[in-house]
Amino acid sequence: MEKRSISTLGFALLGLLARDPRSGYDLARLMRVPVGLFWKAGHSQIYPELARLERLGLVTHERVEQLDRPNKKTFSITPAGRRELQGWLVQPNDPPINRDALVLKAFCIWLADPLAAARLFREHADFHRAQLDYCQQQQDEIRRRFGREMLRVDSPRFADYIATERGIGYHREYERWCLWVAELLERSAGAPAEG
Amino acid sequence: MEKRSISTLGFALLGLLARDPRSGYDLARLMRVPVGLFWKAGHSQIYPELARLERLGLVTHERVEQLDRPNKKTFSITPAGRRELQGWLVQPNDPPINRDALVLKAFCIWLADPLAAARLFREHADFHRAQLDYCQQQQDEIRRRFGREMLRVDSPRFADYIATERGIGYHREYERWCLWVAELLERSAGAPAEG
DNA sequence: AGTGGCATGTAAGTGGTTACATGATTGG
DNA sequence: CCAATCATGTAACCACTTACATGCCACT
Repeated sequence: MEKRSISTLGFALLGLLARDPRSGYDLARLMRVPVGLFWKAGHSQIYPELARLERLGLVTHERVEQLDRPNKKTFSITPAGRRELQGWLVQPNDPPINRDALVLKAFCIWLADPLAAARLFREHADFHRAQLDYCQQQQDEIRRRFGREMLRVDSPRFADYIATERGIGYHREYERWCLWVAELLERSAGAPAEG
Repeated sequence: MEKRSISTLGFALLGLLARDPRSGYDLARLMRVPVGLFWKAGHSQIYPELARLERLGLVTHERVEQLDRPNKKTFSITPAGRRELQGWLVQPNDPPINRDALVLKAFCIWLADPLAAARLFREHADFHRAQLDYCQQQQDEIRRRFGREMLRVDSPRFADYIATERGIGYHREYERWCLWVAELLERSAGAPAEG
């Protein structure tokens, strides 16, 4: 007897297929970017999950012959799949668990060499700045190409818009914190001994 | 042959034991709160990990007889453990993976009923507001009790200070986004049809 | 006698990562 | 001929969650 419940990854795939039919390979690419910004998965997780969704009747596939490239399977969401997804969307989430190794390091930073630690935080600041720029650029692109559609809450563009906005806010705040920590560490290294 | 590499949870435990010797039970409590804000673990993960750290010579324990409560083992970090931890602290992190079900839902929100979705986002706003208040309160307490120590980068209070600051920034930004999304959804439900 | 906190562990299952495995086709 | 991209899968391993299991002690 097949288990009825669907994993979060399953819903992620349904969410992508609700926009367009896709091959497993395409889905894997999309799960790296842009979906990877909030839910990552590799192809070794995706192919089995697609098979499971198909057994549950939530997606179907058809074989597509290609001349210029290897043949592929194109998956589509079924009406049942769409219903499942819509139900999940308005279901309350259980409290999110954060696992952030950098904050854990921050919690132990009193044991580290301040300047080496500052370097680490500056590296992370750079990373989040880059992510921030990417999100900003994506959002600008959406605004430029779909300015009208973007504000219709029943359009995928609206969903893209608010998701990129979260990315912008998240990485901007994270970068701010990293730089703030780095400065405290560096200032203290500059003026070490006191009273 | 015992594997040499230490899991992030292992470092979290070393980080706590570097502050004070603790029992597994105490560590489990601390891993719920306050460490749970950035790295959660249950006792079923902690006890085996402590045993592993001990086999690696990074912690030791002594049996403590108690009259008023069940006996316990008190774990302490060893010099080797402290060295491992200090080395890890300044090691570059691999890019953090974010898994956030709410942002995933946001990415699919165009399929959902706007008002039901708005409710979900307001619930999350409440959650992050509560977390924000908690972090703020913890930081105020640190400032009040350890205002001097808090600014010394080699003090655990400094680590507490910057970790709570991250919590404040994170949850403040998350709350802001949730409320912003909820408003967009509600406004659109108020004025649905357009040209 | 029962509840709740202290205290320590193991077992089973799930979700996710890394590595293994194969093969077509295009372009340099 | 080689590397890169397209394309699809399996296997082994690891981290984490949930459930199982036991027992002491204090308070009501």
